[in-house]
Amino acid sequence: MPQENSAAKVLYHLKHDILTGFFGAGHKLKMSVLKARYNVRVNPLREALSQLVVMQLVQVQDQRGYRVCPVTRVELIDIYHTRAQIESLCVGLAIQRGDEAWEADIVAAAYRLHSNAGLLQADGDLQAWEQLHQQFHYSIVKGCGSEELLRVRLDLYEKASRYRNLWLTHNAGHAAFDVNQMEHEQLVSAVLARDLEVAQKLISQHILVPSRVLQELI
Amino acid sequence: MPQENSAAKVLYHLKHDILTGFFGAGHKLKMSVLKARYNVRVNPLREALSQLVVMQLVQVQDQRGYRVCPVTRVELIDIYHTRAQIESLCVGLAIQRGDEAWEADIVAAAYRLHSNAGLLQADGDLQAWEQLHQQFHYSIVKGCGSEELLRVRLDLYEKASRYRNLWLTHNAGHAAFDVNQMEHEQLVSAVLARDLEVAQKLISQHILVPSRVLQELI
DNA sequence: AAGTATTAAAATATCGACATTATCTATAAA
DNA sequence: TTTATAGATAATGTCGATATTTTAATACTT
Repeated sequence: MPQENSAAKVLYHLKHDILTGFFGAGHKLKMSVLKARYNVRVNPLREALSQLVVMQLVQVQDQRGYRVCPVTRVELIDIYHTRAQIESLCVGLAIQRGDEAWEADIVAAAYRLHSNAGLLQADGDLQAWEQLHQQFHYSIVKGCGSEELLRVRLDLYEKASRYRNLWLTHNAGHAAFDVNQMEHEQLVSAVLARDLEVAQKLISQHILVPSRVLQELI
Repeated sequence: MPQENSAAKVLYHLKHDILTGFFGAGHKLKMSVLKARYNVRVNPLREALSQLVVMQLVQVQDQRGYRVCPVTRVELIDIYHTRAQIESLCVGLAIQRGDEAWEADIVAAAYRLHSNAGLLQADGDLQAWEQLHQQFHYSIVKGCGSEELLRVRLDLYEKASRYRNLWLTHNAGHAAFDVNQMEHEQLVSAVLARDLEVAQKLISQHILVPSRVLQELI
């Protein structure tokens, strides 16, 4: 992190704290607490919070400060369905446009993900696995060639983080991950075979299955 | 506007000033100028600017302040193509899910738009027309029933505003609008007939045609 | 005892000021 | 004439302080 201003640093840490649940849904974000935690004064804090409001991770009420956005079953369903649509769009375009380097990246990312399946054990580093998982899916969609679409996708991915973390911890060490792993292999096959229809069906299901499990948990 | 804080007020006006081109692409946003224009001090200003950074309308450079994001041909093409995809998605879902009230709203919005075609004359109020135009298209897509998808759509619509305004002024009083109007009638027919394939093709073209014209202007 | 009014405490939003950093201008050197 | 340097000017980012508003605690009334 080279010379960034305080607001940027706070944004990074506070966002992390919200996405990982340190500040849970609905939690009141008091200036006094945040000042102490991030060791900054009130103005950089307000800048970071303002940005999180735009990202829809934080709500603001005039004269009543900020609080973490609540999580709801309705939002969960909406986000995951929308992600399924958008990811499907990305995959479709990537299959049409991807070149050989794109294919090679996918194979490499799939290999890394597969090699580190051990992270999924009950005592494993789930966040480390999720990072590899995300890199694998990104290797596929980045072939779509649209910065705008990829940004929309990233925004939704981040917005889904709080829900996804529930799923990760709930499934740690369980068989649900085996199915998940199998879906990845199928997806790679369909994508490399440029089978648009199958690939889109697979990626859509891959996203929607966890959302069904999550609906039970909220 | 009921009791909002200063940052919210500044955000509203500054965003408007950027989208309408008062502060053009690449323009340096000096604190001294902004303070005078919006009659606020520096801190609420910085909060508003921080939010515009997240919206990708403003860039920030550490210790060098803020400037309006540049407009580029690459971004123009990307935004319009992405909008075509997203809008097509919305229209598809709306056709599957829309009810009778949805149909009625579309007919009403189409009527209002058609009735006010006079706004498109060389000396007409193009922004007023654009508002009716946008309301018409929104009446269709809101049937998709997904807040998340509609938000993605809105973000892209706003990001396209600076380009769209170029198109509007360029075409004022010209025949291009006649074609545009005809496309609306065709779209309404296809949507009400629940003809998914035709409706998606039409909306996609409706968005992409202006982008081709715009590429000549940038 | 329940609800309302009053007061005290805490939190928020904004300000004016200042230290730091960047930009501009004028001058000197190549 | 161009390039480099130094000083002056201006802009940015952060702070501490304060007015205002909300929240909590307490007392009062019915």
